[in-house]
Amino acid sequence: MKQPMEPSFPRPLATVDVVIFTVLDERLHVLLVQRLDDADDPFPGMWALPGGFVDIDKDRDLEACAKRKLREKTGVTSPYLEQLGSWGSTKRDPRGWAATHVYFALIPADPVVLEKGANAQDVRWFPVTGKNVVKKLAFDHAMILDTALERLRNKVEYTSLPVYLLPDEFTLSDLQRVYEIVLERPIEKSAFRTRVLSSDMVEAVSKMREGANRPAQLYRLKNPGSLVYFPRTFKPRREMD
Amino acid sequence: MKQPMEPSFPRPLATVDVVIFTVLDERLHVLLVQRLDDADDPFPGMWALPGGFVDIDKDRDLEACAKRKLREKTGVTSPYLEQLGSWGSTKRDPRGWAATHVYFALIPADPVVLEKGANAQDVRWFPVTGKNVVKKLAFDHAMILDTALERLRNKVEYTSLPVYLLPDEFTLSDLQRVYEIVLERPIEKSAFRTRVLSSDMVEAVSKMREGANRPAQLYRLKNPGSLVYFPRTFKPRREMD
DNA sequence: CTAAGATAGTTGCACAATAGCACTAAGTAA
DNA sequence: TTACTTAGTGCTATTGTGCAACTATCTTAG
Repeated sequence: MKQPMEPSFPRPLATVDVVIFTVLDERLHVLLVQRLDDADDPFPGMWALPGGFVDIDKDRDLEACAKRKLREKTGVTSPYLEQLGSWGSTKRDPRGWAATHVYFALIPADPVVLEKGANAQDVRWFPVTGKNVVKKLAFDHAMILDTALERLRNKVEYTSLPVYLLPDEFTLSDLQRVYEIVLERPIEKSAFRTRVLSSDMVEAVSKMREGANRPAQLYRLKNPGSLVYFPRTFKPRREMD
Repeated sequence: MKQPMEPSFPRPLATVDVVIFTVLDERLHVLLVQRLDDADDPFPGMWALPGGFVDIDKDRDLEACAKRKLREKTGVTSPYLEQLGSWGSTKRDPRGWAATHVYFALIPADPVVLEKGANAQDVRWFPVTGKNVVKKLAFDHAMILDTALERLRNKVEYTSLPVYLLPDEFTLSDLQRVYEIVLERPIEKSAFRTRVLSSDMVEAVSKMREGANRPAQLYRLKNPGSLVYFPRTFKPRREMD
């Protein structure tokens, strides 16, 4: 009943996919690529999460593989990157037993220029509202995207995650707006400011943001790359499930 | 610079490992197996997390594979099972590029009889205190176990996770004790009871637990298998990192 | 020069939830 | 009946929040 420990045992396919989020035009967007029409790959012409096979020559480890795929599509080299999970089964890929390691990334919209690369027909940002994005995605990517959205929205309730959707320097109003965009509900200004400032996650920059109205204080992250956990969610009476 | 989409692309090894926790003698324990001495497998004689190659004939999906491995060692068929993450790199297995999908399971200590199976020399519960368990584990399992412990302790702060370390029926004192064992610190009784009861996660059973002292009310889970998220951690001023 | 409009940021109060600690309740055993 | 042990409750100070009004600082129109 036991399996042999030989490495020659038949191996599943191994891929890495990345769910890349950004905020564009006051809305959350996710990056999708359109698969080639004429290839004899599965799901031709359909939209999918960016990703592909692990390259055992090029990729030191899974995270490096995810970073490479992100860089190839967006040029971004230092995103917020976190593992979302892995999905493997005999049915999710018509070519056979396949397992994908999924990461999710947050990047600021600013400097991004999309590149479709050789394997894709098109690359595009898709707005995300409520639950659905595109009805049908290749493989089980629609389900994976749902899971990523759930994780994002859930984690935003009690962490500093959304800073990674903004450029290095930002105002507290900017930050609050991103929280509201992701959570799709307004947040109390006073409570928000108290929480963010008392969490010690940001420090003031000497500059102020110019504009048509009163200039706002600019802040930046104290520990770039790290996550701050708030002691509670924004709306205590709301279920966190 | 792009990878070919052919499924014949060289594939990494794919394994599944399970971090199995239980409470024994008022202490948290983890299940480890000792690898065969005489095999020409890597890390002979060393202790490791239970796991092994994905069997593309036997295992419908990754979770089924994890459940199978848990069942083979402990006989337990309905544990709390959650994905911990995946680790893959060119260095973690001397046989080549290997990726492991790791799950973590919580089971009640009661009915468990360990079975070492054909691939192991020994199976045993190891107490977990502070950080380290056994100095050296096979592969990168020591690091994986650390991550599992961190996740467990972190999640216990604000969820109902520890119920899955208890039998179906338990008292609130039992439950509090498990929290204290995992977190390695005392918890305020009154606050604890209020939180658990107001979260609506348990329902009273008509029986009472007999004993030398005042009998305690027995409770059971309202929605077995589910997790309840509390609105905040047990100690608000403590960092959750 | 002044007033209007907009965004930034603060203050005060009522309310809800919890930590901390002391207290009561219900059993056993001498 | 008293001592002991574990189960369970009550009270209060503190803390964070929702809410809403208030002040501050800029630009632009007239």
